[in-house]
Amino acid sequence: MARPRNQTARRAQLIAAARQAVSVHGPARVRVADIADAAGVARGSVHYYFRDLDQLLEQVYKDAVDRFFTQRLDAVTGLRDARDKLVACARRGLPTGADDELARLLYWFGPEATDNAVFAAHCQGLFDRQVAVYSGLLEVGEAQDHFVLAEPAVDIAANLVTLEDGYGLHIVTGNRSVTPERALSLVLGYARSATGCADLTPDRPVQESPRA
Amino acid sequence: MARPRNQTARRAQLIAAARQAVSVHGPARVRVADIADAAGVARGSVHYYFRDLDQLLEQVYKDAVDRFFTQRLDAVTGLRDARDKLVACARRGLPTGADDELARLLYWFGPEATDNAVFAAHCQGLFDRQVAVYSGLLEVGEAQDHFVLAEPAVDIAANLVTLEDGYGLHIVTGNRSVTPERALSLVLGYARSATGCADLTPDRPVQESPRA
Amino acid sequence: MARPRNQTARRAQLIAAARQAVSVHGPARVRVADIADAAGVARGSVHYYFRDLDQLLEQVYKDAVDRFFTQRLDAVTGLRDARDKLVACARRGLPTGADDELARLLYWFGPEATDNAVFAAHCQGLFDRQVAVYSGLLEVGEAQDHFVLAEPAVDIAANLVTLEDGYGLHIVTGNRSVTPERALSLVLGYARSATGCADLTPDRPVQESPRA
Amino acid sequence: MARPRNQTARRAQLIAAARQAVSVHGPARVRVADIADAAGVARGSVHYYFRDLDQLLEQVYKDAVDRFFTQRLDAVTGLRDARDKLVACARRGLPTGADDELARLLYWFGPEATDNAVFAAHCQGLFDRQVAVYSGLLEVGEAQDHFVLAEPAVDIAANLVTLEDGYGLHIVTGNRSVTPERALSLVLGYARSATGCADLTPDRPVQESPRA
DNA sequence: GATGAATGAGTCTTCATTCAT
DNA sequence: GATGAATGAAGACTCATTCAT
Repeated sequence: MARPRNQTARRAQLIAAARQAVSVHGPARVRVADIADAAGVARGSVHYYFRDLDQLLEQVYKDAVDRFFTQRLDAVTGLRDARDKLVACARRGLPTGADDELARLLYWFGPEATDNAVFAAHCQGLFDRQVAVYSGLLEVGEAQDHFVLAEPAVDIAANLVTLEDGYGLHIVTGNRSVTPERALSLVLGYARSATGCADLTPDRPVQESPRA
Repeated sequence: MARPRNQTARRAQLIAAARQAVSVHGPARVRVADIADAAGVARGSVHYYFRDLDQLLEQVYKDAVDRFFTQRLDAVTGLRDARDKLVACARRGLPTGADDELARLLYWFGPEATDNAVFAAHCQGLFDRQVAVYSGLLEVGEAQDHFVLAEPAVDIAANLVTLEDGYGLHIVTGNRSVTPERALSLVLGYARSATGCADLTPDRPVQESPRA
Repeated sequence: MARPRNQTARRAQLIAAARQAVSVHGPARVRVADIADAAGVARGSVHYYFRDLDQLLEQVYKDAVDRFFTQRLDAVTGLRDARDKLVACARRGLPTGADDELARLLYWFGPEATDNAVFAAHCQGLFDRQVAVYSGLLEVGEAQDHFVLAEPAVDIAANLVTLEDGYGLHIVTGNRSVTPERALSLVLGYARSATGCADLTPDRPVQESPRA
Repeated sequence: MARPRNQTARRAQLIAAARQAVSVHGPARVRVADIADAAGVARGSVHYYFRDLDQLLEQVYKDAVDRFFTQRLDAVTGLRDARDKLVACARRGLPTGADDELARLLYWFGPEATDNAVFAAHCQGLFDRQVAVYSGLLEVGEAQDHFVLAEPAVDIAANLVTLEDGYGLHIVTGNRSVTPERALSLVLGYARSATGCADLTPDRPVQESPRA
């Protein structure tokens, strides 16, 4: 009882292992053994911390959604100029490659959301929050006189998020016609025409870990 | 080639049944029994026509990709005006709802493509072909003096396809923030700014079964 | 495999195998493997005919109750003289020994009846039916002027059934102080004093399979 | 012998907890966790005091047998009149209801006795001792000129014990046709005819805790 | 003395696949 | 051509038991 530290740490460790395993096999094919192996523990131990595989998977997805959104928020909040924000946000919203763990996870969980209200809620919530971030950022850009929005901010925001999702799906699926670089370039191409701002280019300085 | 008619018909029947079953359970969770039931045949019969489940699933995916692309091509080829083509194409590219069989199928197969080169090839091929269709259509619109392209045609085409894919994913996943109508509206919003053509609205007359 | 006539025959075969296995290990400890082995089939086959072990066990118990009651009824119905009836009935109601399959089964299922309404119903039903058989038989004896009942027929009947159950329990449990012969002798001792009929002795001629 | 007080007390506490848990789940289904929970200790602690579950269960059974026999002996030894003794003894020999902890325990252990010589020995020993008690009591009654035995004392004693066992089994199994009151009445009905003593009725004054 | 984290053997259950008919 | 009975490998889950604190 007096060992909540370990309990929590262990669970986190297992969730991390499961994240990796799911990103490889997909949630529908991942086995308890995969997760146990990835975590370096016995199979029974997985059940010591999680009632069953479904419960663990739920935690994994919840954790992944939070992680993804937090990363993206971090990328934006440290910057002042809306143009920097937008470029950083778009960069962070795209998978780094076909092996991007978090991205794979997020996309592969889609089918599960169909049957499972909890997954569905997280999934929709992520979309809505991302749209909110982009909307805010677009309005900041307008206030800074960098952007002139051709459509309502939320519409542009929805399109930006969705472009990222679409390209992300292709990247993660291994579509070789869509590289992360080209995807970013195309997303920013849309952003330029939607904001009338020609400065939205991939070569905007990247600000690593803006919080630090 | 030398396969008797019945053989071919039976296989098609099973593929259709499998398409339905997969659209419900996903490729990783669908059972042979689901497919046999949907087809109204005995379980053993599935293996009479397909070596194993994986082979059947491969056929299902291939068939689905072709089906999807053909539908979309049909929607375009019967029309003359590039604006009609684009609106029809976009409409056809979006799922009709969360229960759109073909769309569900296409998205749920994502994780499989990771491990399986055949799936991956079909998946990428579909993307490329769709981009080609949109590219052609955009150039036609330019020739017809309806469109003034803000970016290279292939870039706009890639964005249009990807927007559809992204919104399609959300629709099929049950995201209630994204209805098919709103998705179409947003895709066309992008199309308008990318083509400079204000006529690209959802109320363009739908031409049912243009081949007929 | 020589296709056993039908679904029903296979199920019966499995129930018989399960009956044997349960009589050895008890319902709480019997394993699917025990049953499959006893039936000479693969483990999976058990689940082909029964959804799960509990369902099979339920069938086993139901079958055992019917079997036991039918045996006993057969022992009685073929005879005219109530004294013969009673002695035959008592003999049939006692286990033949510690290894009496049916008897072991019936007693070992007791604990399950506690949690399971279906078991409980069968269990109580068996008691009631046995009491009814003895009651009828006692009244016949009265009509034949062989018996003079010291107590109401149903009370004597309940005591007879319960004596059998009690001795049966001891026999089956391996209590060496209670042999089947001594048990019969004691039950009949009670019967004699309750009916005032000195003719109720174990040496009454046994009539094997009266139906034949 | 050299065991410290705490050690002994802890073991007794665990046996009591196990007694309760077994009376609920049965010896074949009870889990170490059930026992630990009932005792309010950690799971590991069970094995600190008992090598394994089987050993604990053996102790539980042994303890239960002693407890049961002691209770019954207590009910008898405090009384002078054999008629009181017999009625008190019968009352104590029947479960108080379907939830009688000790009784459930004793009956549920049956199947275990089959495989386990220790259980079997305790089980048979209990029977023999009960018969001895009843035998003695019947002879006292004879000496007091209350009883005139129709059969040898040990035979009547065996029948009395067995009637109790049989009715006890039904009560504990939840047979609604057999209430504790009716069971007592029926047992005493037999006792009356076997002893020729009409005074053996359930309304004999109960003497609570005769030792006090 | 006690604990509870961790284990892994033991089981049930599912289900793709085979094959006799 | 088709079936469905039968199989057995695979995998989730349970839980007694061990052992470092």
